[in-house]
Amino acid sequence: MRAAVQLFLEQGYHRVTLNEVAERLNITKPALYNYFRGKDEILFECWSMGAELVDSVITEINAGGGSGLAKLRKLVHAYAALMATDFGASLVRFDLRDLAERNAAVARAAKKRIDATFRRYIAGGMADGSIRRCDPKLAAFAIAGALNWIGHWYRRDGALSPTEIADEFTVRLTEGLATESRQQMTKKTPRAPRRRNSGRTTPGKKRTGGPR
Amino acid sequence: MRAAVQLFLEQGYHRVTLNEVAERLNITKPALYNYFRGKDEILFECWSMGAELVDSVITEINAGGGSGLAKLRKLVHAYAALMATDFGASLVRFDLRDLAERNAAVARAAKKRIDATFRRYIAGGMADGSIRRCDPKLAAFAIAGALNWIGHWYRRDGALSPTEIADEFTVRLTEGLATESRQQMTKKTPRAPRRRNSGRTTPGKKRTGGPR
DNA sequence: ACTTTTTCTTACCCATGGGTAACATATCGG
DNA sequence: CCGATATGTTACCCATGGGTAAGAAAAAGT
Repeated sequence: MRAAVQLFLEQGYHRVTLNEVAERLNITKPALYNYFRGKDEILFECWSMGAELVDSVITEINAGGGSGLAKLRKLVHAYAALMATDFGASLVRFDLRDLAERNAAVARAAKKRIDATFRRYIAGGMADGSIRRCDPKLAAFAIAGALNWIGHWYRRDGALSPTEIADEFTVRLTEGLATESRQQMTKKTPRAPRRRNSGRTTPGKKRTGGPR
Repeated sequence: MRAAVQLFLEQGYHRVTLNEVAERLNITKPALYNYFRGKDEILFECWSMGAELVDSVITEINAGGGSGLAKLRKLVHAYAALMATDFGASLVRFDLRDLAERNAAVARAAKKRIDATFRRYIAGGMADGSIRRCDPKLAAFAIAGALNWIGHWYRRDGALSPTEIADEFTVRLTEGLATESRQQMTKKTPRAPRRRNSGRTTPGKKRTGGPR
């Protein structure tokens, strides 16, 4: 999956052949079919990996406390950093229409959950007074849009480090929403908590979704 | 091109066959080759159409006056509205890697010009005092990202009208940057000036880029 | 050691779809 | 009215690449 996601990102799903994926692993195409039912399932598993990363971030933030604004900032920070990883970028660079309908439905649901989380934090912040009145739907779209776009322009060899991006975006995307002015915003940007891989690495799983 | 851009957007470039495009025009595939050199050139012309729309917006804003912030707001407003059109969305939904290298280079240059414009307005605003100190590069990325993302989520049959989106985004994306507080921000959002098609409609043009 | 299962290979199949050849029919300038 | 040009059509070509069949080679279980 690491080999596949790299190729998919750098060349685009449709231009990558299974032979190329196999070659990079020093095996041959049919060997791949021991692990995946088809090309589109590889794509789905890569996408899914990214989604799990986001989900674990959200779970962690939900577990902690803080105002709506604080939670939103944590989410923005972690999400921005995620967009600078392969599996994170796959979340926004892959076309869900390339998936089998069954998997596409799963992906749509995951997307919806993420979007709902942004809106919930914003609405929550408006309720607890940490965020100024605004339309949560459009505000979430604006923030998520800016974040998702990172997955399109970020280059590992570029001038900006993931941390710089995450730090700056955390400020830039929320300063317009905060009720209080902007004095201490930079004082204690919550350090991204050490990566807890949330358990599963799932090395030996296979045969993902029901009958094909 | 209208037929093609619609199909490309709704199904994705690789899933659209030239037969489908032709069928929608009540002609047959080979007839298309009277107007385009190949599938990828149709894609390029659609993309290009969107780029021209942006360029004409920029030209118009440059011609007018106003602070850096004012120009930025005009750009955000017009760009947001553009993202809700087919040719506008094609600007961010199409994969430039599907283009012939020659055309891809043109597209990359156009993208760069647009990005530079965002940065210039922001830097200009910092110089004339209308925009607070910040990193123009990252600020431009954040704003352009939020705007570009519109092209991915906007639905003609959705709850939000292009005007609502444009109005709201103009506020949301610039309120964090403004030096002055936010009182009269909503007073005179400059109405998007009547569409000046900037001349060329180029109905009979063919054979776009040099030798294939 | 031997079976059984997992992993992998070589050799194919074949639908798809971009692109072309050769030829027909409008359309138009003069 | 007629040659030239633009516009279409039918019939084909063929590279590509996902996917499968049949059977080796490793690994693992006992």
